[in-house]
Amino acid sequence: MKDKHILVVAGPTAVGKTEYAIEAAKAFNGEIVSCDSMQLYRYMDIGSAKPTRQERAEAVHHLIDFLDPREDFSVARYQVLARKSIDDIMARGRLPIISGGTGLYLNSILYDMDFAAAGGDDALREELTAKAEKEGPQAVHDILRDLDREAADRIHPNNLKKVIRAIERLQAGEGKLRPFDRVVSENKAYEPLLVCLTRDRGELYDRIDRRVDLLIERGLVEEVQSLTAMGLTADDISMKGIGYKEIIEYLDGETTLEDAVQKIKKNTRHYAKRQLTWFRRYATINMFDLSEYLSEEEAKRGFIHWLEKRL
RNA sequence: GGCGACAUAGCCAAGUGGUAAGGCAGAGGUCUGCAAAACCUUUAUUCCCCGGUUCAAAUCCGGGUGUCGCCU
Repeated sequence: MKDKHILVVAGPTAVGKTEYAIEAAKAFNGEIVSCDSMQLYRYMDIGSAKPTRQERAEAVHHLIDFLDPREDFSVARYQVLARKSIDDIMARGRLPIISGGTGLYLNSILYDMDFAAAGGDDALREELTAKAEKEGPQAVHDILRDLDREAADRIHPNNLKKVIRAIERLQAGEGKLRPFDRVVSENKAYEPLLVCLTRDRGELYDRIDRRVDLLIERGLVEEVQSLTAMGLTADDISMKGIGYKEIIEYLDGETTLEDAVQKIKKNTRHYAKRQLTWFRRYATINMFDLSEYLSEEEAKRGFIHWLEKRL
């Protein structure tokens, strides 16, 4: 094993990342660094499909279950924490295994993304959001156009969040904004082996449906109830997670439980699709199709064997 | 059996003589501080079938088939 090697086990939600990452950790003396924007919150065990206590006993997990859901979080903080975890693991001579489905977080590990420059400006965000509501998103986009013509061409006017963030950065004095591939370079501190677990689309969607039913059985509604009892609302970032926002709607009496469940399934399918799109972009990614195996046991053996040849 | 209504994409659906809206689902994509977020693109050579009228029919007429409703 080379000293800068890290293994990345990416893939869409419900594909089985947790299990396969654990297998890899056991086979290659590894520790898992979660790359998931929801599993880092405490008290959100069911909806985020966090590894169970047993699973966590099988391999060391980092960046899971440590953050209060009332706290705000972003990639900027994730980057610092993740790199620290990875460096620690490497220093101990073990293999860091990044496992998760949050593409942007993964980028913050793989690329030299610099989040130091312009932080968030709540006042500006509110002001521009209000302006968009009154005058339409185009009005805000026009502001961006005056500041940086090329950036404005790249960002769709309807994508208000991105338009505002661009303005935020420009007003903080960042100069012209460059497209991602022209500013960011690979993080040379690591030599990543990128794997994206996939399955046949229909099979993946079936797994999603079954998992959502299972989350409900395990008590997702009660979990959300206890979170709202803690004071969490739909406005908290942590409650924007799939499964949480829909159950909050149900608890508020806006939908039936059945509709909420259908919506969770649908949103999860959409999410899985977006994740696949994201991971396909990596030039060096290896798609590993679990559907090609006749059983999960065989797939696991195949996966480990495949890794053995490359690690 | 009689009367009536309806039949448009996988689903919901607009269009009532001028060359097939829209939504959902599906598919593809974007992404440098909320990312399980936010956003974009795309999907009917044809309107149940057959015939007729017309320069022109998803639209009008006749027949057939199917579905639903009411009546007996």
